[in-house]
Amino acid sequence: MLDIKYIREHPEEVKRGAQRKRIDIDIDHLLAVDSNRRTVLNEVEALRAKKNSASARIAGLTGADKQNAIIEMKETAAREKEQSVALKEIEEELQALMLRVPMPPADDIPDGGENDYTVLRTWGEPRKFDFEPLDHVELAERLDLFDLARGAKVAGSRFYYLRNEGALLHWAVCRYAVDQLTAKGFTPMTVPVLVKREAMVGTGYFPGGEDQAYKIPEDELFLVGTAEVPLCAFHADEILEEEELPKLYAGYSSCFRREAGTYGKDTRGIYRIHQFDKVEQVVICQNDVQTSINFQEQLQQNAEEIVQALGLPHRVIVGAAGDIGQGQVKKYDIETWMPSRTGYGETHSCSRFYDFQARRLNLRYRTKDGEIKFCHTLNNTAIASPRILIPILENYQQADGSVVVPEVLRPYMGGMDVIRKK
RNA sequence: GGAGAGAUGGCCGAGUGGUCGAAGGCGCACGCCUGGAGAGCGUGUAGGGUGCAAGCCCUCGCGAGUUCGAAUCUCGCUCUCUCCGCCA
Repeated sequence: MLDIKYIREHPEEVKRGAQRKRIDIDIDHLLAVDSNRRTVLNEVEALRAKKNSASARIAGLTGADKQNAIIEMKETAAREKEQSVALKEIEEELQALMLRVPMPPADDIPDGGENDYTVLRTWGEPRKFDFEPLDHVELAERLDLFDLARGAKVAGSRFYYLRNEGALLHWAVCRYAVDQLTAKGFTPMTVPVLVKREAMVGTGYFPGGEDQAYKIPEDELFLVGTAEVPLCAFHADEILEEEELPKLYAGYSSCFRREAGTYGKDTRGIYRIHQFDKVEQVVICQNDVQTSINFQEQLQQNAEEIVQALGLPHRVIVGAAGDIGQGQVKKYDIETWMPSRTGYGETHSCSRFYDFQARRLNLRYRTKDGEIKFCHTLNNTAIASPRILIPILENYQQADGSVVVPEVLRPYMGGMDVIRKK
């Protein structure tokens, strides 16, 4: 959410930001509703002030004077009530509009849509095979690492079981990522994966993303698509002290995504699935643009270090304005080389939001001078698995169908160095 | 799932229809005092909206209602605690 004052004072900038993000929103209408709200608010407040002073007077009156004052008061009370109802309706309309206004994207990101990203840097060389490489599905079948058919039988398409070294590898990458972050001062956390609507709205997924989230109507809860949601909402409605910032959280959670509208896309293997596990980095910091920028670089570096330690070729791209989320200012993705795609596939996503989420979450802090401000929030993937198993299996495969375990994962695999057919 | 108790400011806690955004205490901050510290004394100490400002308005878990007037009365909901049942 943006500051309504900012929208009043910089309407053109906000409109331009929405255009770059390709989000259709009528800012002039919003400002008209805002202006109307203030007019009606003034009337309501004047009536309430009248009511309050009359009420104090009545308390000191007796007999006929009191009765007359009460009769007069009745009329004021009725008018106040009527106007209050009107005010409430206007405020609800305004709030609904405010939730739709996008954060203007950074100036230094490209315009355009999904395919208009810029490549920032590339690390590693795609591996050249001197044999016919298998894709992760074939590798996993031979080594008995996944069971996709039974996943579909039990839960439907885009579900799976991990087995044997497949399961172990999955836990190994997750645990490796947690340990790397913990060493950097992040607090390891598990989180609720079912959350209330407010957490989804607070982080900016709702309104708009309802069709991508699993819902539990009976309990009015939603399955999260990322630990970002419960981690950012962790301090919702709180006022933190500046001294305790930044908050660095490493959240581990299962993630659930309906993937509505992707029928027929990425149907092979475990690339696009409804449920996966992810270690997520979340930062809650001071309300300062440069601080946010610095943390985004830091989160990005943390992720790149992990992918590099795993020895996986990858590149970093900057998402174009029309492709990034409503609340995001700037987004980096890491795309990791996946031989079966003969291309790079997204494995990480790093965003900064300034105070967009914090305003929705009512997440604030008290500065050393006693001023109360909204925090800034950022997040980035540390590892998302099993998707990351695709490049690991495919890049580390050998001619005999076995797969070498990346060195950094071996301590988490009981020292195993190669996954072989049983 | 069943029965009961409760929800007030950073914390404890008073307040059962009017002058209560709220006594008192603790904590915290500042000042006085002191060689210094402590004790003691004094002052201050929620968030939000609106306005140039003075001020005005809102908030006593949340929502609705009764009333001229609600922290106080009524209804619904949420959460916490105790007991029973069930369970990893």
